[in-house]
Amino acid sequence: MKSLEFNNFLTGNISVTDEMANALLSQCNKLNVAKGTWLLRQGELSKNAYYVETGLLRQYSTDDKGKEHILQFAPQNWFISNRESEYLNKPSSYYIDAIEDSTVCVIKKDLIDNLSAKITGFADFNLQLLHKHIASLQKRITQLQSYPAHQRYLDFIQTYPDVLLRVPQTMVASYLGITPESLSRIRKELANSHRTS
Amino acid sequence: MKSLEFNNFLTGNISVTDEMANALLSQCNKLNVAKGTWLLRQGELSKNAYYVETGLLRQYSTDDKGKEHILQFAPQNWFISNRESEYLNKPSSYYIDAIEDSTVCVIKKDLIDNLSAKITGFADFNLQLLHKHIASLQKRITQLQSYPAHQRYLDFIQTYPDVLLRVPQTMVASYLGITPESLSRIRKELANSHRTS
DNA sequence: CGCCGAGTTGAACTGAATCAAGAAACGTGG
DNA sequence: CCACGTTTCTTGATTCAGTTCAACTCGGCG
Repeated sequence: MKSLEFNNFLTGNISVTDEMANALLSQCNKLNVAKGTWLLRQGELSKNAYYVETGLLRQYSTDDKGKEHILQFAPQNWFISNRESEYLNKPSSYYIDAIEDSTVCVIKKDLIDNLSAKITGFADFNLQLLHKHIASLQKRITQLQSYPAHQRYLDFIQTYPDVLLRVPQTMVASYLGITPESLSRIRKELANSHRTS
Repeated sequence: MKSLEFNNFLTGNISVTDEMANALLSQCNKLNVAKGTWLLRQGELSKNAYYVETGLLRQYSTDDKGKEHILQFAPQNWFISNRESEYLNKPSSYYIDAIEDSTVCVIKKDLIDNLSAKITGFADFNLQLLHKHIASLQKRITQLQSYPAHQRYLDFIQTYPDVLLRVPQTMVASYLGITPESLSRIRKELANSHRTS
């Protein structure tokens, strides 16, 4: 049951038993997060990770000119946290807030340590999450380096079709590293070429 | 001794004892890697991580048009591996090869597991490495999203002054996500503005 | 000496940003 | 249920950063 949900995380195939999933979800506090409220602000120290039960969160930074740049979306069954801040005790470079009204599980660092010590395989599960996380970040870097905006947009549609429908285009543009105007034109262009082909 | 070297990894402050460092470095095989030879190719399954004792390696991918895009440089005292391939058993999307003649420690997955079980704090050390890795990848994404090439270049100089001097400019450009020509112009521009100020 | 790869420079081009103005879509209160 | 303001999306004109392609320079090395 619970394990099924975990399997959705980051497009699948992390091995987790019901025991692990239940242990994690039963021993953390639920929290309701209204749309627009922050779980973490730039400059703060992060003390928790979050598992999204319902809703949609995001992690983003702001540049010199105050422009927002989205690092990650976190829909249902995803984890979101600033591990740099949480594990290396650095002030966070990122904000985490809710795009929709959401409910999350608050996962304290201790809890991970405890479960890792108690439940066989839990430490491994945690490691797999981290590896998967690294893989997805690497993919993102490679795409930003290698491909123009319209290709990154096409990949986004493939990879996160659900997110696409739930967030304003401005945020998709921010995630892709382009302006809303550019995204609008890219969409127009794609629609045209689709019509004529 | 050994711990000092580890402390250099990823600009510092990972806590590791001599016991951990010695255990790791004494129980893995040394390997000499001549300039230009691959430790991992696109499509292969990665079975090891590598710790660079001397020399300089890189991890890169190629795009549609055969252009290379460098994900990471690994000079002395750095780790380099494709964790996605190693831990999630996926064919690697990246190449790893030596930019200079190098010597590396071959770190098998089992070894990490063994040491984690045997040595107190080793699992934690490994986790810290992963968190640090994630932090550096996130920084990279944010920079690619947020800042123009000349700012990314300035940051590169600050962060990796040693690497800058040891690799051809083409590779720096590839790391930054721009063409060699563009980097050449950026450098010229910076030199000029420095002269006139 | 002549070659070769790395770096530079120039000119034309292109993808994306910017600035500004409208057009839709949406939620809220009357 | 309509009227309102607000936010989101689109469109246009212009500018700019970075690419492309081609020619050229320079330093190392056989």
